[in-house]
Amino acid sequence: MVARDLLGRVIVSGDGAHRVAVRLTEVEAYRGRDDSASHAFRGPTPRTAVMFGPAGHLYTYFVYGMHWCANIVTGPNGLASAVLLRAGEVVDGIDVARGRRPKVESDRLLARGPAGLATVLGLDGSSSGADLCLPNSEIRMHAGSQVSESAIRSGRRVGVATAADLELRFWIADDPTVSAFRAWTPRRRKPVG
DNA sequence: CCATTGATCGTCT
DNA sequence: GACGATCAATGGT
Repeated sequence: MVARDLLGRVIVSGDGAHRVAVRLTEVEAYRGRDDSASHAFRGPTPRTAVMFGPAGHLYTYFVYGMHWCANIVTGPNGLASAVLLRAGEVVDGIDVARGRRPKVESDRLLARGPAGLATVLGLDGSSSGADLCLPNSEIRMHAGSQVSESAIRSGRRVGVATAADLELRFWIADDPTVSAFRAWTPRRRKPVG
C-alpha cells in the first residue's frame, strides 16, 4: 500500500440517508519514524499508537484547537507510515455533506483540504483506529476506479516545517477538488498583555 | 484571484 | 508553556 495507490479510491461513511462517499483526489505521505514531519517521528504515544499498528486502519488527530484530520495507516512494517487524506470529490451523499459544511459555496470545495474532508465524512476522535477494510464498518474503503500513472502529479507537502523538500504529496492532475499549496510560515504568538 | 490574520485546545516537552 | 499535517473571514488587486 502506497500513497499513490489511494488516489481514486472511495471512502464511505454511514448508511442509508447518512451515507457519504468521497473519492480521493489528493493525498500526502508521512514516513513514520524516518520522517521529522510525521507524528510518529518521536516514537509511539497514546495519540499515535494506531500508526504503529496494522495497515488499513484510520488515524485521526485534532489540530489548531478546532479541526480533525484523517490518515490511513499504510504499514506493513513497524515504521508507522500513514497517508493524510488531503482532498476528494463527494460522489454520494451530497446533501449530507452540504449540511455538515453549510458555509461552503461550491460542491467542489466540500472535501477540499484535510479538515473539510474529515468533516464531510463525519470523522473525529472516535473514528481513530477504525478498520477501513471491514465492509460493514461505519467507515470503510472501496476500490473505486484506477487512476493511471500519467494522471498523477507530485510535489512538496503542505504546511510542514521540516523535511519540506520531500515530494510526498500526490494528486490527480487538473482535478478541481485538489487543495492549494501553502508553504509553511512561522506563526506569530498572540500578544501576552 | 491573492495575501494576511484570528480562532482555539490537545499534545508533548 | 509552546506549538501545530487548518479554515474562513477580510480586504486588496
